[in-house]
Amino acid sequence: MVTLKHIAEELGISITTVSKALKEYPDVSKKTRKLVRETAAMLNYKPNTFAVNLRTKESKTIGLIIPEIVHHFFSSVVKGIVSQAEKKGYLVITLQSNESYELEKKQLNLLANKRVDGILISLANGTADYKHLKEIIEDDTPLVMFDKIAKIIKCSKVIVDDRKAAYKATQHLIDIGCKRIAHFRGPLLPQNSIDRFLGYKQALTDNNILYDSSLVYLLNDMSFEEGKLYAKELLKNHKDVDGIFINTDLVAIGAIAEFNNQGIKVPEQINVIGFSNWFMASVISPSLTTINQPGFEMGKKAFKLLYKEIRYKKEKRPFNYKEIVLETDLITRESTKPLPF
Amino acid sequence: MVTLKHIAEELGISITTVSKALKEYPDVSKKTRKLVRETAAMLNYKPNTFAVNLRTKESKTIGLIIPEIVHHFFSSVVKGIVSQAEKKGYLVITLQSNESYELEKKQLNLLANKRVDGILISLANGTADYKHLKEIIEDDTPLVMFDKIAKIIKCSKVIVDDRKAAYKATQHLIDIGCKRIAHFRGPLLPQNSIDRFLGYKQALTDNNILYDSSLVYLLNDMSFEEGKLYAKELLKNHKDVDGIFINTDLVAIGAIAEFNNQGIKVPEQINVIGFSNWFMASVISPSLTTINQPGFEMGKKAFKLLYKEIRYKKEKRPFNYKEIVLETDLITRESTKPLPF
DNA sequence: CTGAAAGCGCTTACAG
DNA sequence: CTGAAAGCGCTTACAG
Repeated sequence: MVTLKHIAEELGISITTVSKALKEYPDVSKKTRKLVRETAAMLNYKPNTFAVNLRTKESKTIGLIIPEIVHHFFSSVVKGIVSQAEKKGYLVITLQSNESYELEKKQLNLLANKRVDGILISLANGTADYKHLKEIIEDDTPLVMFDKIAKIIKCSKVIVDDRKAAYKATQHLIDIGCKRIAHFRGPLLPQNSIDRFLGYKQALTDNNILYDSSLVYLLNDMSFEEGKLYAKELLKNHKDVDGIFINTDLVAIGAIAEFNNQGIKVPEQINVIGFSNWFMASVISPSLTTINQPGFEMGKKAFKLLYKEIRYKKEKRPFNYKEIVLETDLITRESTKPLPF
Repeated sequence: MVTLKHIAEELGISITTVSKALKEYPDVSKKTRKLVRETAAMLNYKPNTFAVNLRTKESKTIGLIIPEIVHHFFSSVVKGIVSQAEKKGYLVITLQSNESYELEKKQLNLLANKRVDGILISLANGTADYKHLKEIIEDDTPLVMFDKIAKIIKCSKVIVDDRKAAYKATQHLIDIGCKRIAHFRGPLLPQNSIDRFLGYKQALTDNNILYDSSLVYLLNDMSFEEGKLYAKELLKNHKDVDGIFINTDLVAIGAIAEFNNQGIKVPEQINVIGFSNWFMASVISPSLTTINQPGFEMGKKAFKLLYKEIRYKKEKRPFNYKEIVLETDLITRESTKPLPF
């Protein structure tokens, strides 16, 4: 491997001058700069990043922890992060927590040991304790949370207003005439599922619809299978339900599959609205009305915040955490339709 | 940040001994080792990876280039790679080429400059020239290709037998009684689409069905929209087609959407088989018969090959490239059904 | 405009 | 069993 030393020897000048020339320092003569540049190109010189990292104490690499890679929303976020990072010359190391608190701690540790310049994280459902996050922040490593966040942790965040979005979804069901509205919610832990539930409840209250807790089903792993399972359950106990707001598209797609199986007509007999706008939602039959969650944009914004924090801390400028709330849209498709008055 | 020096000073011993003690060298007394270990834990010592990298000339980091992150097959591969890498203490930097040759070159360069220990790559459709890959190999950086490969490049590979799999898919259509079988193929470039086309053609020939080139449609971006578009085209020109083998699930799902739109019954009027087994294929209606392509396993295997190459090269042991061909399965679903003789 | 020197924080061959 | 010293390949403050 070619080093600065090789170039210096080749030209009979010092390593110092070569280094400065390559960085276009103005205190090196134009002539020398040109000569060095050409020799470096000729020898196919590539700076040794390991040495650069050690000297500059930066690696131009950030870490990313997501609960699950094979997931349309998260892969969109990853894409947003990677594309934005690239623009600023950063590379991204991706790890997944598999929705496990223990794994999340482990991965965070790996990244801290690796000394990445900053970390982006979306929490696992299993994460209730935030000590590991606090440690990172106290270590002064820039940390930005997105989507699944811990409200009480002080750091920058990028989220959607889940409560408002869920309200919007539920209001849509009410607007088209639904009276008995069920809700499949996520587990007790991630802030998301709490907020979406609260949005659902609030919409009912604001429209003078009695909240009936027996219409709220608490799911665990939020899978396609669970969607089928709870749809079956719902049909068994609550034949009168005319609308359902489901926490996430995958589960909604499972529920619709079960409704289809049992010959229950969507939307005629039951209106279904999901959450997230997975690509899949647009191609199933009936296509799924849902709330669009801008994953790609969330990734971009999250990286931008992180980048800013990295720059500011590096330059020891005062820095304030920021919380960005992205807009969500209602995407109306075939699975909801105004009821005959 | 705590360094070896801090620990050494704390204990009044040399940096050398601390370093060796932490690595459990047997030539350090048990007592000293214990003392050092405890002090390191107490001070929350973390080895500076930048320095370690510089010394050992390894970063325990590999690079991964895929054409597209938001893609069920590739995200499964990523998951397989990341999970396997983790087991061996490696981290993964992911980049995407967006199916562009230029971008692919750039990303490969970024990774080379970063001095990752090895690189995993699935080629962009646009890649026809392999100079960038050869350079990496000549640089002695371990490189493993998977899924979309260049046959003539000498390196380890993990693939499926696309030709055989396509043959299997086409044979299935023939077995259920199809006589006029169309094919939506991918662009001319990636080896995949050539092989799948050849498998299709071979199956026809072996079953004494005349190959009709007008039944083969060459698509470009392999999107849902293109599936709809070419399905429309097919219906316009070839009403007699009773079966179609489509290069990839997403396109097949688009085609089915178009058939549904136009009231063409799948499978009664036309049998459809896809390729890849995206999760989506199982939830659409009718669900899609397809060829399962084991993404997760491919990722795991690809990393294992890369890891082995890294180890062998590091130890300067002789090393032979290996090509692993993974099995594919026919997944029969609703979109194909035996024709009434 | 150029260069000698220190130092980033490790690892390891070598001496004792 | 312990440690002084060299070196990985850069960057940069400082001197001239």
